[in-house]
Parts: sequence; structure tokens; C-alpha cells
Amino acid sequence: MNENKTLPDTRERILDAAERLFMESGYEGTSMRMITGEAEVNLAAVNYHFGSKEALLREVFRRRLAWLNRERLAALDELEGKAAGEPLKPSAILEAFFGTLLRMGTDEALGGMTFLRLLGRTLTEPADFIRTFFAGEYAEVIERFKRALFRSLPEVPQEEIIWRFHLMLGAVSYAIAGTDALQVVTGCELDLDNEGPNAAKQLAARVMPFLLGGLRAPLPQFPAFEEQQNQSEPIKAA
Amino acid sequence: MNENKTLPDTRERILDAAERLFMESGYEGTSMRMITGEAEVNLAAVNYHFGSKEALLREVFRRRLAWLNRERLAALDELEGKAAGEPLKPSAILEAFFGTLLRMGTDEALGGMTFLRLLGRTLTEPADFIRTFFAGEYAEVIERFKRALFRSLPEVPQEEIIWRFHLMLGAVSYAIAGTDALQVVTGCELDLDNEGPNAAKQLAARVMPFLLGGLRAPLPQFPAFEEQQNQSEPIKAA
DNA sequence: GTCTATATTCAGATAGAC
DNA sequence: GTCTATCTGAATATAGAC
Repeated sequence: MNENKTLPDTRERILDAAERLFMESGYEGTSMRMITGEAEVNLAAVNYHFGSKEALLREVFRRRLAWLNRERLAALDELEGKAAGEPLKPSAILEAFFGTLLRMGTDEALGGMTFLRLLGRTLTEPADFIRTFFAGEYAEVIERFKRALFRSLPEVPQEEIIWRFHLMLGAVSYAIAGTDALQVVTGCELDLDNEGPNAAKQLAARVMPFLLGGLRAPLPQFPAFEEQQNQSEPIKAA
Repeated sequence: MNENKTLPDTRERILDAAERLFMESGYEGTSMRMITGEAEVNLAAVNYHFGSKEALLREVFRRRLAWLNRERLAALDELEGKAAGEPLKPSAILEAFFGTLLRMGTDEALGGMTFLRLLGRTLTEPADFIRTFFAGEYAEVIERFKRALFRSLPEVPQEEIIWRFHLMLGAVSYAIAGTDALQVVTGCELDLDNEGPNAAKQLAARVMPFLLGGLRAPLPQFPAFEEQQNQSEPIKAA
């Protein structure tokens, strides 16, 4: 095929295999031998191409998150351009953030559902270097969207918005992760294992209304906190 | 202290240490030597008292989930008793399910925030035996609450209720897990590391309105699904 | 770039003295 | 019940031939 190319496909084969195996078995639960076995390359190839198992994991995410970060910022830029200084609708912000993410699941070239599930599961990985890495990769995008939400919901305390952002991330991560544990319990398979574009589209249609409902829910009552405005009315619709 | 007791505290010391370390480093990331080191017991004690590392993990959960399952079912029983055959309010069901869980965080005798965070993180553990174990432990309780929700929201397709149950579980798990990754990014520490009763109480006050808002959000539009009733009106308030 | 062979460390588990 | 000592396997990583 490619005789004098500096990169045959062994590098990508390793990345693809690692992506799938990290998703299925986690970082600690996946050995280099499993990866090189599935990729059908030599065991030493991982260290030659990436340097270490840690560096391999970082590269697995970097090749996908580069696209995701760019796309999310572009979507937000376009919204803010069209809004001409006005605050954005919460629904539009969520669409730019979570809709862009969920659309990755429909495109096999972007990792498809395999990467989505990996991403969902990795946010709770305990290894220190993974959390540090993620914090760095996400920082800029999260900051931009957080500010957009603050402007979008001026009557909601900022701390509350951060909490709800957090809760939305959790709901989506978990839905995406598609752990079978509760699926088995709840009876239906939640058609997440029917891979392909349809799964991700249905996912978005189900998830987005839930997120919006949670984000705009009435504010909690804090008997102990008098200093912050306590409005029990539902937040006005977007 | 207790000379002729059959159980000195070494068994419990192991369970406590394992609970904390599994929470912090995950199952694969925690070695027997770490556990026995923190518990200040001999390495061989784990296999003597529990048989294996897998069995130890199961026991770590069993001693907490026994209480949680009992308490959740009791709360639901009491609601259904008082309702005298009428469907329950969604908010009451969520309070019985998630409120009971979050209250564990306020009681150190029930594991406190350490166990809550462990539980949140373990739902995405990739090891097969863990997911199988959880499915078994949760089956009865999930089934009871699922049916209560079906009765409570008769106008919502059952598949949609299951999805939203799933999304609520994800939001709570993630909030509980308290991964620092996004907390660092989002700026505030979300006062989850101020352990003690207050953390869990504030957690509940913030989480419950979000869940209820998500559960009662307008139903999604499915352009591709004609067979199911398509109502775009918001679900009526509970 | 790819391979074999191996160095080194650490894991879970157990045998057997006390 | 507790301890020491050790077995056995598997992990990451690398040296060096081709």
C-alpha cells in the first residue's frame, strides 16, 4: 500500500485499538499487550510511537478533543455573532455544547459512539494524570460556555449555574457511557448498542429536553442561606 | 480492648480502608498492599477474612447497600400506604429514592461522603464482576421505583421514563463522585470537600430541583417515530 | 520501523510457623 | 487470627539485532 510513507497505519491502528479498549476496560484494566494484540502490531511499537502508556492515552484523546473544542467554540462564536451583544438563549447554548458533542457519535471518522462512551467513562477515572490532562484540555471551552450561561441567566446565582452545568455534564456523561449495569436492570437495552448514526440522533433528542428542564428548574430553597436572592418561581422559559 | 470477641476491629479496619482507597483510586488502581498498609493490618488478613480482593469489594458495598435498599423500600412503602392506591407525586418518589441516598452522606456511621463518592464513581467501573454485582444488588429497588414512576406519569411513554431515570442517576452519580477535574475548571470547589453533614444537605437542596425539572421536561420530538404519542406540551406539574 | 528477548517491578494469593 | 516468606503470573518498559 504505502511503501515509502513515513507513517504506515500502525500508529492509527494503535490509537483505534486503544480507544476501543480503554472504553471497554478502563485505563488500568487495559494492558499494552491487549492493545498491541488487537491492533496486530508488535508490543514495542507503542513505546516507539508514543513513549509510554500514559502518553498513548493522552494522544487518544487529543486527536478527538482538538476537533470537539474547535467545533464547540465555533458554534458559540456563531451564536454570539448573530446575537449582536444580546444574551443567548439557554437552549442555544446547550445545543452548541452538548449537541456538538452528541453529533460526534454519528460520525465514525470522529470516533463515533466508541469515543463518546470512552469520554463519558473517563471523566470518573481516578488516575491523577488523567484528571489533570482533562482539566487542561477543557479549561478554555468550559470558561467560555460558563460565561455565556451567566449572561443568559442573570437572575440565577452564578454558583447555582455552575452546579447545574456540573449536573448536566454528569447526566450526559452517564447516558453516553452506556454502562450496561442499569440498562440490564431497567429492562430495555436503550438501543445504545445499535451503533451507527441513529443511536446518537435519538440520544440527542432524548437528552436535550431533560437538560433544559433541569437547567431552568426553580431555584432551591436554602433555609440556611439568607444572603442570596431566594426566588421560588420557575426561571422564565428561554 | 476486646480480648475474647470473635471479631476484633481488624475486619472493619480493612473495610474502612478499602472503602476510602477504592473511592480515591478505583478498584484496579488500589492494591491489597495499599489497603493493608492503611488499615495497619497484615497483608494476608484480607484473604483470610474475605477470600479475595473481589470478595472484599463486594463486602465493602454490601454493608452499606443493605441499609440503603431497606431504607429506600421503606420510604416507598410509606408513601404508597399514605396514598391509598392513588399514584404518587414524582417529587415524592424522587425524594424517597435520591433523598434517602443523599442523606447517607450526612451520617458517618453509614459511610458519609466517602461512601457516597465511592458509589458515584463505581457505577462507571469497567470490571465485569462489579457491574454484575451492582445489577443484582439494585434490581429489586429499581424495579419498584420504576413502576411507581410509571404510575405517577401515565401520559409519558415508559421508555422515556426509563431514559430520564437513567439521566437522573447519572447527574446524581456525577455530582456525588465529586471528581475534581471539572471543579478545578469551573473555579469553585463546590464545597464538597468540606466534609460533614452540611455538604450533603446542601447537595440535596441543589440536586433535587434539577432532577425534578429534568424529569418533568417537555417530551422530545421524534421526526422518525410516528408510532408513539407525540405531545409537545410540558408534563403537568406534580 | 519492526522485532525478539529480557530487565524490573509489582500484583494477588497461599503455605506453614506461631 | 496473625505473621513471614514466597510462589506465580503479568505488568511496563527497553536494549539491541535486523
